[in-house]
Formats: sequence, C-alpha cells, structure tokens
Amino acid sequence: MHLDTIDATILTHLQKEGRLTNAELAERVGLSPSACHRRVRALEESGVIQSYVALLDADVLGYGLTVVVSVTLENQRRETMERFENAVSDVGAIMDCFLMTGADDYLLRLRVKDAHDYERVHREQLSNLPGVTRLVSNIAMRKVFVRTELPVQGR
Amino acid sequence: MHLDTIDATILTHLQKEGRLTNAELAERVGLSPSACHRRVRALEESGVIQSYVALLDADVLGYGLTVVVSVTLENQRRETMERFENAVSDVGAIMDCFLMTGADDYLLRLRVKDAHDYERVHREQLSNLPGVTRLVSNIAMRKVFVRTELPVQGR
DNA sequence: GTTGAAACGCCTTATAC
DNA sequence: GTATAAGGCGTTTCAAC
Repeated sequence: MHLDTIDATILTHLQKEGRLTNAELAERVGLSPSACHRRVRALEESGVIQSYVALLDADVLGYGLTVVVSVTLENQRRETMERFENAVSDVGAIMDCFLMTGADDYLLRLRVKDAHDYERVHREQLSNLPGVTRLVSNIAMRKVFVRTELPVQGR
Repeated sequence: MHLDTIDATILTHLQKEGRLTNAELAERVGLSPSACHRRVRALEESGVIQSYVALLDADVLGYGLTVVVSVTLENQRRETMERFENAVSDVGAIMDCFLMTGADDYLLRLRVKDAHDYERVHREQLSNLPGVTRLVSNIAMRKVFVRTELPVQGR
C-alpha cells in the first residue's frame, strides 16, 4: 500500500470527521475537489477506508462498564476453537475477541451497563460458550481513554 | 436518556453507515426527511452520537499486530497515576487504556506493525512511562473480531 | 410538539480539458 | 491535476395535524 503525504492527510482528517464534504476536504489538503474525490474513492476501493460510521457514547447510552475476560478452552483442537469463535460473535456485549499467545487462549472485551448487567451476561451467555474451561473476569474501574484512529504516515 | 424504537433504529443504521443521507435514512426508518433530520440532530446534541468517523483497515495499513499490556505501577498514589495517565495518551500506538480492578493496575491495547515494531515501541516509549514497575506483554496471534457498534435498544 | 411540502443553495459526480 | 455542468441533497421555512 503506497500512501503519499496527501493521502495520509486525507485519512487523518476523515478519521476525525467522517462526514467532511469533499469540497471542504479538498480545501484542507490543498487540492481541487475532483482530484481529492478521486483519491478518496481510490482509498475506499483499496480497502484502506473500511467504512464510515457514527460513534456513539457508551456512557450516555448507559453502557459505562468495561470488562476484560480471559478465556481458557478445554483443549486447542481446531474444532473446539471454531465452535467457540462462532458462538462468541453472537454475544452482542463482546466488543472484541483475540486469540492470544501465553497462558490464556482468548481475550474478550465487553461493554455492559453495570456489575449487575455483567452478572446477567455472564450467567446467560458467557457460561454457555462451548468448550470453555475457565473464565477470568477483570473489571475496569475507569476508562482512561479509547482511541479509534490509527496513526497514518505517508511519504 | 430516553430513546424510542425509531431512535434506536436510526442509531443502528448510522453505526453501520455513517454517511447515509438524511433522505435515505428517513426512508429506512419510515419517517419524513424533516422529522428524521430533527431526531438525528437531537441525538447529536445530546451526545449519544459522539462523532462521525472513517474506519481504516489496520491490516491493510500494515498495523496487523495487537498487543495487550498489563501495567503495574510502583504505587497507587494519585500523583503517580496522573503522571502515568498523562504520559500514556501520548503514545500513538496505544488504542485504549483502562484502570483495572484486580492484580494489575492498567491494561493497554496497542496496534503495531509486527513484533519488531513492538520491540521498538516497548523500548522507546513504554519503558519510559513514569511510575511503572512491571510491564507484561501479551501478543495476539489472531484478531477473531473487533466491533465498534454498541447494542442499542429503544422502547 | 410533531409532521409534511416546497424553495434555495450547496455538494457530489461525471465528462472534458 | 483542473474546470465545468447537471442532478441530487440538506437546509430552512411554512402550514397543518
């Protein structure tokens, strides 16, 4: 993937303001609207720009609690892992899931309303996940920050 | 925060397609364009909709490796924590940072290019963070999934 | 307080240079 | 990369429920 400085500037702006008009974006990066539009479309088609989304405030919506869960499976057979991975994506509270190196098999990050809500999710959904031997929950006391932008550098 | 079913539907759509035109959105939720527009603006002003952003593909950009780092501070004095938190937000590779309950003090999630890049970030940035006694790095072998949408329910 | 309709101005998009 | 033209959209204001 070859990005020049102008591409990087475009991405930096769109990562902060995804609804920038092409005219405004063109002015900020010092390009004509049509030239800017062509670059943006190329970035979209190459997959660098995956999608445009609205970010909601989890705290305002009442999903103020983050829980990180370490998962140990009963074994590391491919079938066990596949069954687990298929089931895990159906739990809406899980924001992300990684297959880890080290002591634990998977690491989940969940968004829930409060401790009581987490107890419910744990009981109704997590404890039913197939192939799981052990779940270790770590509750976040406070979100220091969460970033969605990636650092982009062009040349 | 009172959301009815239509608000929830609007949010669900905008979380997937943040650049939907108001006309298109209105049609999908079964409202007139002006009514829909008013609701969206209210959701923006109440802070439920935080921002609109472009999501970039970390893998395409070469940031394919996720590392989760557990941090232990030398003590839990407020001053120590504040100095750490201020410094941690300057490290661009850190995607999020939580103050945790349990054995570890902070949990960081990083995006880097590869193991070599992580070694550099660790040496140049993480090991210089103030007040840190211990850093335990856990490398993700594979991203199973990452979600940005929150579950929204109206009534 | 909420909805539907119309007019204006601006943006997006495509074509040509 | 720039310039131009056509179609579409958001915005605003109005009246009606």
